[in-house]
Amino acid sequence: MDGRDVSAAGGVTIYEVARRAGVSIATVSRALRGTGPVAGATREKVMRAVEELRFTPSRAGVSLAEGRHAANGIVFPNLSGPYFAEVLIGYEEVASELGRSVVILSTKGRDAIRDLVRELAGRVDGLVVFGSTVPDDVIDELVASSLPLVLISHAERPGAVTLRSENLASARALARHLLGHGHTKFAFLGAPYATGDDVDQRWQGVREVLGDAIEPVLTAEYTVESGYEAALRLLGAGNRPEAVICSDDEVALGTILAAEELGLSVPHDVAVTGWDDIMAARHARPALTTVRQPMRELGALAARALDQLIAGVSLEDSHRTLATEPVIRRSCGPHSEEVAYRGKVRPHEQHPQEPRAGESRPR
Amino acid sequence: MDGRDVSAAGGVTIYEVARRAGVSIATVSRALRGTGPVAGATREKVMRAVEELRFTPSRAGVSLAEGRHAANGIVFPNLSGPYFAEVLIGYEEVASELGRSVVILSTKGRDAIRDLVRELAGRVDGLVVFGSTVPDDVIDELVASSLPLVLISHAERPGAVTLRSENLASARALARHLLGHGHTKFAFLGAPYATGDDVDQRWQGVREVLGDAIEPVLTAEYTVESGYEAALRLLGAGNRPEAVICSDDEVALGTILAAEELGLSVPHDVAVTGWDDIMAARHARPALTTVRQPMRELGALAARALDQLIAGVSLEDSHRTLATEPVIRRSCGPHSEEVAYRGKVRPHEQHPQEPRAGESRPR
DNA sequence: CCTGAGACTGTAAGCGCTTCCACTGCCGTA
DNA sequence: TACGGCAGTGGAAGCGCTTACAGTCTCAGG
Repeated sequence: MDGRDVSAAGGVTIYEVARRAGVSIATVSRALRGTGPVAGATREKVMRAVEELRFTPSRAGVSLAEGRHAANGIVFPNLSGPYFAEVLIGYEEVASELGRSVVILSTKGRDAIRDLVRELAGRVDGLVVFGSTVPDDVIDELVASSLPLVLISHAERPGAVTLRSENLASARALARHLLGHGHTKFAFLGAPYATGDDVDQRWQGVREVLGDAIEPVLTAEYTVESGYEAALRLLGAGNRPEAVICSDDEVALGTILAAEELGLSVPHDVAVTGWDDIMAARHARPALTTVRQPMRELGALAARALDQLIAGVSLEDSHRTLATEPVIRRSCGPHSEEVAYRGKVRPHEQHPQEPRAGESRPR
Repeated sequence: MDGRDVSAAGGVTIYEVARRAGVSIATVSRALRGTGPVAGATREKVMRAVEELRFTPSRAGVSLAEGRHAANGIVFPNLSGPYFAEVLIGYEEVASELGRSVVILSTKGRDAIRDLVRELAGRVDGLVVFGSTVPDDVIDELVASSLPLVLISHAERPGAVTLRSENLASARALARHLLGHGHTKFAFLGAPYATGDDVDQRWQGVREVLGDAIEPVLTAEYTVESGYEAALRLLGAGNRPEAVICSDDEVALGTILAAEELGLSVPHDVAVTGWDDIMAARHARPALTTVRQPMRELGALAARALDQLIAGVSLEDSHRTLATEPVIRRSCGPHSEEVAYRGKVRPHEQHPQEPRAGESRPR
């Protein structure tokens, strides 16, 4: 009842609780956090005061005193497609379970990325960053500040943990599957890609198997719209490919739309494949052949890895690759026994210089 | 060079900068924030020291001193479907633009919601909460603590700003459109719904027009899976409806899947409609008739409203409804001129006791 | 030459909390 | 009966920053 901040927004402090309970703030703190001994009766009094005052410790105060934020950050390019949202789901779930809040940052269309990332870095205990959402020198800076850092789908990097889904082996498997359908002329739709990111690896994988039979084609972004426009040009021109391997499902969906628009039948006139196995892939017409990747698990693992780093466990320079799984549906060509589903591709099948690579190269 | 936290994680403080620049911490602060006068030369020195030390003010310190977090929270049930993700996109974009970080919290599958929300509330300056993600008494508590609060798709509530998309009028329009197709027996697939939330309003709207010709059917959740299962039962039984109005696109997608499974043709044997116009709606077979709602705008407006509340602008008890737009595609029945697209439904057409309501009631 | 107004800058008091340290009783043991 | 040990508690020093408030100088006006 002495003025100042009585009942102001979130205004009750530990001092008021202490006064009400007739103890010192140290005791209130101990009672609440369970650190140090507190007599049963005292604890009772404190708890009652806390209840009555609806006291919640000020996060800023706690953070400052503890020297930690109990929060994690995550930086992604955007949340438009299902991919990042799914990873985020897995991430948030685990982080929350571990008692950490999640602060998000989307870089899409931002110019002051450096400042935004710094600001974010300042309010979390660790950060997850996707592929090429942040300039490399900013990453350097983060690493230099020894902020716990997990990179998803980013080239391996000393000082940071990296995590990704398998791409190379499944790309090869997908390419072989398409060869099995008898296609001979391919296009890879979905650049631009940055060295070492997922799309780059997918391209490397199919390229290894298909050699000169496949050609890369740019899209502005990884969206249905971009895929549609690029595919319209690609398929509208003469000498069109028999199969279009797309960098992700959204581009593939756009490609199917474009084919439809041009009066081409998928997969009869042109086969189309995607990547990720997003929800819409199942509902597309025809249903989309794609490569399923464990998006939520990716997020969950990132959260756990980060938690360990923050706890001081040194798994720096640890790099992990999760298994993916080709999902064969109608869009890649008529089914037959011999080209059936090939099962899960495990990371250990992934060998950059796999000797078999050249064998099945066409022509 | 005096030990303690030299080059520790994010460890450089304003004191080190001050020492390096040969000034007091007050001056460093003023130079950095632009509050108070600082001589040009001094500013230079400070900036140089800041650069060299890669100093970023400790967020906790700033928050504590300023008494604010420069962060907003948002509570949603999950991020599985495109709906919440889209709203989040709009929200994050604006919040970030306004210099506020975004802390997220998903309540899906959580039991300690109350604690999680409290914890979240403690680290932000304001909160956006979706419909029925949080128990009402927790909302009460937030309101009581006078934390700036924006509720999306929640029944109006004194002490908080609410924001939603129009449902009633568009539900009526959709129902009339379906009547125009000649359907006479309907089902509304997608309960459970809480009083005052979006689905409840949609149900009220179609019910007004269709009266006893429509029957509500429960689903466990608003997901493709749930929709599929519920639709399988609904359409598999005798006496099946001619048209199924679904609470959202995902349930509708599941319904289409179920129809296919049962050998029923959509829309010939059964018409299906959704709500939201998510990406997959366009790619479904047949393409899904639905009601488009401005999801990103919803998020953006929430962010702005919250910012105003935080700034002290009193728009308490302000309630806003955004226009929606029916999108007629193939899934609701064969097209003909007279049942064509009816244009945008503006909020002012929405009158709970609209007199026309009864007129078109069937039978 | 004196004086008042600024322009700059430093000192120090918090912001709300955690936690080290010291202090008080009490109990069991020597 | 004296004493070490320990449960229970309060005092007070920070954590890193912002911001009155109060100095110090410089300079124009009188």
